[in-house]
Amino acid sequence: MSNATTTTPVPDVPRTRNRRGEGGRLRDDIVAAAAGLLDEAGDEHAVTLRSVARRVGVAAPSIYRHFPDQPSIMLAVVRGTFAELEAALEAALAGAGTDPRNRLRALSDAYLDYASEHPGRYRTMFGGVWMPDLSQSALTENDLVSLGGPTLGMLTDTLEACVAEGVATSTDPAADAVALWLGLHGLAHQRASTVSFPWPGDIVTRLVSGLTHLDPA
Amino acid sequence: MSNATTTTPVPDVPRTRNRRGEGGRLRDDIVAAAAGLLDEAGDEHAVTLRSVARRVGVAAPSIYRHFPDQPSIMLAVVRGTFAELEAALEAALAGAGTDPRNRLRALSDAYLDYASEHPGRYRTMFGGVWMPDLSQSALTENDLVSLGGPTLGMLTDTLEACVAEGVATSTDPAADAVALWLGLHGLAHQRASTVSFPWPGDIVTRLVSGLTHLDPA
DNA sequence: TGTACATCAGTGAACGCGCGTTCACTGATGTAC
DNA sequence: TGTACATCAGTGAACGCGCGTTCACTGATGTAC
Repeated sequence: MSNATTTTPVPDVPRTRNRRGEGGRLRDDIVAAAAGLLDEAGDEHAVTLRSVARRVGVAAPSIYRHFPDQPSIMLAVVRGTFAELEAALEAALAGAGTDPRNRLRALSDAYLDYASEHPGRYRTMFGGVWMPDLSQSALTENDLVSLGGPTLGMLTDTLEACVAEGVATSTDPAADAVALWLGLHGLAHQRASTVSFPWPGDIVTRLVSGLTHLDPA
Repeated sequence: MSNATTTTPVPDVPRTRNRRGEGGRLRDDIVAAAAGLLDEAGDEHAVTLRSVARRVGVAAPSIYRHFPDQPSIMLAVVRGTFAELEAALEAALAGAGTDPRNRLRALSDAYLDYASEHPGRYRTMFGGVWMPDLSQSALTENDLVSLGGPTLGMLTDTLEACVAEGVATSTDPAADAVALWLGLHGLAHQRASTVSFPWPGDIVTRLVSGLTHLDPA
């Protein structure tokens, strides 16, 4: 009994190899395994090339068929997580009806929900520690900023709609959307880092209405 | 020339041993070295027991005279950094005159300044990754929350002064102080993680006045 | 004032571990003739 | 329809490294008598 891998919920079953032409599936499995490790451990140094390989059920060198090195795995996870967050926000907007005040609130709630459902990945997306040397990486600083672009865009659009319908008095929706995002990020990040804190019950309302000059409902 | 320690700005000079009874000095040097590594690397996994020992100029096992294990070093750094931040905020208030609006702004600026001067330590204080297993540690979740207590207290007091003098219309200064802290934290953290981002120039004003219902000056 | 001794601050060598990465390989599967 | 072969997906063993931690130690310094 000496092969105990301390704590891995998934039983590390050896997988059946992919058929010819379908080798690319392993790539997706690798990214999913890394994301899973991050969500469970909440700590990116639990995500090593070898721990990912173990979880996928594959020998460590097999990773190199799909990623040039270990930081590239994290990079793929981060890109995927940004896409997933974006999809969650779009889904929330799609189900939020037409009242712009509701839509803004639904967007904010969806953002916070996504962060609390995936605290490890949320911290990693914005924590920056996973970043390889920017000089060596194909990812520029601009790319990093623009990964969050769609999220900010949705906030801006929704806030503009509030202004257009006269329920918010923001005179610069783009700037106020940035401010709102900062407030949401502060809350999301702190919740993802500290389990308990005596938040005021209406903290989200406070952030949203204060930062966007929303009229009381 | 094979003893190259990749990148250590401090030349790792062997130190002269402390005199008898002054062994406690090494403890302070260890914490300072760990803080220095964190500030320079910006990344807590650069702070290992051995890298700290190298930087202090001491053999690795010497650390154990002062800390039971490696996470305890990080814990000491975090405690010290909270104290340093608190002192910086108090100094800012002391030099800010009596106008409560100025005092609130000075406090906010000092907070943001401290974070941008020590991005690595700031991220570590609030990032939570340094935390040892909470079950094994002497530090409880409550301790962690209360480390930030004085900061929040200063924000609350200063905001209450604004309300008392009629320059802010907050009806719940304690809750709004939390909201303001979240906004400041969101900005501080994001600045500590991403080098450049096209922030609106008046982002701090936007956060402070929006979240505290401050009257325009 | 001199000396034996306890204490203190710190050391050097060694350990086992998990890591990222390399190398030459294996064996199944689709394809060309 | 059968077979040789190229390609593809993945492996097993090994490497050197830095890490945290342990152990028995050394040598300077203060203290008791």
